[in-house]
Amino acid sequence: MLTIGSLAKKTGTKVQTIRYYEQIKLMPEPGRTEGGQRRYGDAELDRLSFIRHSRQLGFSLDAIRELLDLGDHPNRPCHEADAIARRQLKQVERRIARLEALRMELNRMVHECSGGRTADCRVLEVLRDHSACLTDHEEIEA
Amino acid sequence: MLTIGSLAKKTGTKVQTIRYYEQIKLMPEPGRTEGGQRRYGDAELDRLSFIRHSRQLGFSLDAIRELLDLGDHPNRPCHEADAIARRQLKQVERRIARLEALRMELNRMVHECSGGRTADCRVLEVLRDHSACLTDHEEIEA
DNA sequence: AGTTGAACCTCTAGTGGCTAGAGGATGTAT
DNA sequence: ATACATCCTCTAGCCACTAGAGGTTCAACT
Repeated sequence: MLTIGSLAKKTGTKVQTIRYYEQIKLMPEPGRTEGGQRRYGDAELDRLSFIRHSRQLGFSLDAIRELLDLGDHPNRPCHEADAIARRQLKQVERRIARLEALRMELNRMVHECSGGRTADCRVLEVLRDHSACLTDHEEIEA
Repeated sequence: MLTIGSLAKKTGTKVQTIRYYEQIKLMPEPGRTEGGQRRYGDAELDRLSFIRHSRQLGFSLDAIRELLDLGDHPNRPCHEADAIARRQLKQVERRIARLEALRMELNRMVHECSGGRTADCRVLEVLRDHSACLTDHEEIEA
């Protein structure tokens, strides 16, 4: 039986985060001691590890909820889990593409700066005038 | 003189966002009509464009505040603006590196899925077991 | 001058995914 | 019995907005 603190340590989660996951019903309500402290077993450890790892791979808590549901039905076909992962992959790829464009723009900006007065600063100039940019970078989201 | 709506349209900002920027003192309090409606001039248009463009390049509102301050002192040396931009570039590069690792992991996951039952789903298996991963991907932040 | 209706106003609350802190109770080791 | 680390609940805060309620103003048209 694990206290919330040792569960936190084992999974690399903060204590408050575990309580937060319980509050939003991503983690089940665990057993309690007579004094009211939470005690966890292996099932909870596995579930939290799954959640943490999914978070590290960038899945949203909603997506994780779906994935956990799917894991509870071992006989259903797995294309749903597959679809969620593919969706996540697409999103990651979109973000990378967008950040690459930003990287180029920032790089150019920084290298064109000659280090004079702010009045002539290339960095500020580019920020002032979008048309000095090579790429579009419309949406924010990154 | 521009209404808040036309300023919004010209800069690609939402009306509420402009009011929010005013509230956090990123935008100045504009003049008002007798009836109390906001009216904007060219200075505000320029300032908001600068803000929007900086946001598109991923700068935080705090960084933008600094950049705006710097722009107001044309005779100061520009290495501060330069440093802010370099910081931003570094952050973008870190995010790209992290997302690249995620991309590889997700790609592997998705391609190893054979489309059977969820019990044998490679996607769920990888999520369950971090040691099946090639990379570390410790922090979340992405 | 009166009427319509789009755009404006303020204020409050919600989003995601936590994080921090107050103020007090419990559990364990000595 | 005592110390004190860890636990408890509850509230509020973070970033950068976004949405909606409920009411007012502006500009155009008749």
